[in-house]
Amino acid sequence: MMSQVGMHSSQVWRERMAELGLDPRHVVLLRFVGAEEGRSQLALGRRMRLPPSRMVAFVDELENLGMMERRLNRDDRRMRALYLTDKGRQTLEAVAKVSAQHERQLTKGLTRPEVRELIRLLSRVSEEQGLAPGVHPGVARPKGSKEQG
Amino acid sequence: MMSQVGMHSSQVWRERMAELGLDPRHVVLLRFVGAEEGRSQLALGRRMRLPPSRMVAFVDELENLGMMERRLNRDDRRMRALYLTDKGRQTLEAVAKVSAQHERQLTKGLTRPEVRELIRLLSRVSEEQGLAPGVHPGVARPKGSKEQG
DNA sequence: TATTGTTATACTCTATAACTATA
DNA sequence: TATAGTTATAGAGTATAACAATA
Repeated sequence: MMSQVGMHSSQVWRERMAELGLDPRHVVLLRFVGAEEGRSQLALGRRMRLPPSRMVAFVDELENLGMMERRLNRDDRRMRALYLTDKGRQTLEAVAKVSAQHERQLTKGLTRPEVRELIRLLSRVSEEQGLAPGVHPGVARPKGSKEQG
Repeated sequence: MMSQVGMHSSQVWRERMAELGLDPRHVVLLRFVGAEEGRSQLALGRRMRLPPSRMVAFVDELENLGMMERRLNRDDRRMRALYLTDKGRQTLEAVAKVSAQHERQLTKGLTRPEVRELIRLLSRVSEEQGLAPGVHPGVARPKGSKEQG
């Protein structure tokens, strides 16, 4: 039931993101870059547990969408530092807005105290299961990939 | 958060099933066949929203595992009626047992009343979202596929 | 002609490994 | 020699369409 509701939530969220022209992994990458602009492609890739070749493709896509840009680093000319464009920042804001709407829509059948209680219970489960807050398992990780130490 | 916990639940469950040598979709197919033995491959496929060519592969796999068998239909010799073997039935029981364990493990940080409350809240959300009880979205459906009317 | 199940094929997504350009 | 990023390539997994047997 947990996974049923969770899966539904993911699906609906994915559809909302698609309306913004984004794949879930685009959103993750946008957030990572937004959190630490100027990091190198490979550094971000390691953090997101994506191999370098995948990073190339995702960054290309977001660059084509005009949301992100590669900048050259004078000190080490091999590196591409990643930055959000204005459009990228606006998109992130839109993402936040849509995500909040999504949450309200999801819990529209519950009263405020019930929502708080639900969050409390899920937090407890999450904590008990050793899940890191804010780190969404699997969004950026396909089937066969394995955890890295 | 909902989808985070849900995704985690799915992942752990998937690992438990892998210990039984099963892919999640094998489990779904086993359940469908167990629920209505003797149906044709195509009929089951339509119900699971799988194209015929995928059904061939999945049934092959479960047949190779000795959990399912195709039987010929004298009336219409094009059809293959699907049945569980004894091993298939035993496996389904094992699946039920492991799933129950999984549920207990997942909620081990909660008291009994809290678990009941969590189920109540999730049920409410599920109902409000129009989810059919017992039908797990996406387990048998990959990325690009679309709902059929 | 239509339908059941199978096989062939082409497409997408992926990770690995070769490669380039710097260091 | 090592590293950042790119490109080439091969492997899963998939859906569509051609196909054979039967109706």
